[in-house]
Amino acid sequence: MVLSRIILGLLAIAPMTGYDLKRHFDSTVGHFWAADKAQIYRTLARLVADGFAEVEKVAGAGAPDRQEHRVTAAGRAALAEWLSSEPERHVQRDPFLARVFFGADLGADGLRALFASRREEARSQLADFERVRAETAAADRGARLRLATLDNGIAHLRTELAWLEAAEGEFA
Amino acid sequence: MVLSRIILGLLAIAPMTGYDLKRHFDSTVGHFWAADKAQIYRTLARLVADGFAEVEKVAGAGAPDRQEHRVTAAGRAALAEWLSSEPERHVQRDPFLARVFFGADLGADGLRALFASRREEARSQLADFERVRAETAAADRGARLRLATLDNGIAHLRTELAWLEAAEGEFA
DNA sequence: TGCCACTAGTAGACAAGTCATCTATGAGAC
DNA sequence: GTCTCATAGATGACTTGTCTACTAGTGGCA
Repeated sequence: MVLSRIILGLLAIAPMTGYDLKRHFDSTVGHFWAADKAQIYRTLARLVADGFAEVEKVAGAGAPDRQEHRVTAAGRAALAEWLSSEPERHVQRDPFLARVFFGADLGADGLRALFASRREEARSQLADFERVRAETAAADRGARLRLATLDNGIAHLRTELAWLEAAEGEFA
Repeated sequence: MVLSRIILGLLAIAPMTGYDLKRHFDSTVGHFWAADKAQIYRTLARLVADGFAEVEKVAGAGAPDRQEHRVTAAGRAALAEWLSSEPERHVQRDPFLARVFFGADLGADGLRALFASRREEARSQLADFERVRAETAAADRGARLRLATLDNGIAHLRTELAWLEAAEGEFA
């Protein structure tokens, strides 16, 4: 559901192919909702089947044909309905914490390695967020809201890094 | 994979029934890895099929029979192997942020409601974390590590609440 | 006596997500 | 000239996760 509505929302900003969507996810929305290629294509197919999106085959000049998807009126209505519906509960699902939970079985070395890998991950994510944030213009209200979601990510990553340092000091 | 290893890890602390596991998840591990009842039972069945756990039927004195699951040696080995393997990547999947991303379509009122519901959710989660944290004794290294995962949750919730206030001030 | 909540487990359908592999084409590298 | 990379799209098999609805016993309460 959420993925299909995100895709609908992105298509409402601009018509796109599955391939475009994948790139878009990886560079922006993917920070809080990743999407697999296979799933994007399947979801697009279902959106079309449900009448929420239309396809337009654009003959590629040499390159493979593009299938541009655009939202229909019904799609916009579905998006609006979802946006105003009760938000889904956010379920944390963090494999790193799952490992820390059993960290005692891991020994000091294992924990150190675990913390180190997470720290690297968080650092590179933080750099990525900050780069994207710097590149994004606060043109209108929509863009400022999207910037806010990036700020949220940045705040959480900083928190995470601070916690990691404290935890490493204590346990590794 | 992660769920099955978490279950293995919990069973390694103490033998349990599926029902016990469900309660355990909801009150502790569930903060960073929720589990559905149906899934717990299925995963337990697979662990048994794979030889990683054993079942012992305990005739309930009046009450329904319990199926106590305990880890086998192979299970402990599988757990150790998982713990020392490359950690899974942490994929954020936050429906709230997905909604904020399209917040411009939502209007100020919709955004206000969205932020308010998240704030309530975060507040009650924070209270829950702090309660559990206060109730948990820092008996040994394992317990201190589990406390650390709670501290991580608390830190993130505080960050979230601060961000929410800032974002609400700006947009709603 | 009937109803409800709790404990304990099971079944089935379905939605969502992952992983690997496949077909094409064009551009540029070697 | 072949090879790799990026573009564009798709499928099959599989695992995970969610939702609903059961069976069945115990104890409390009104």
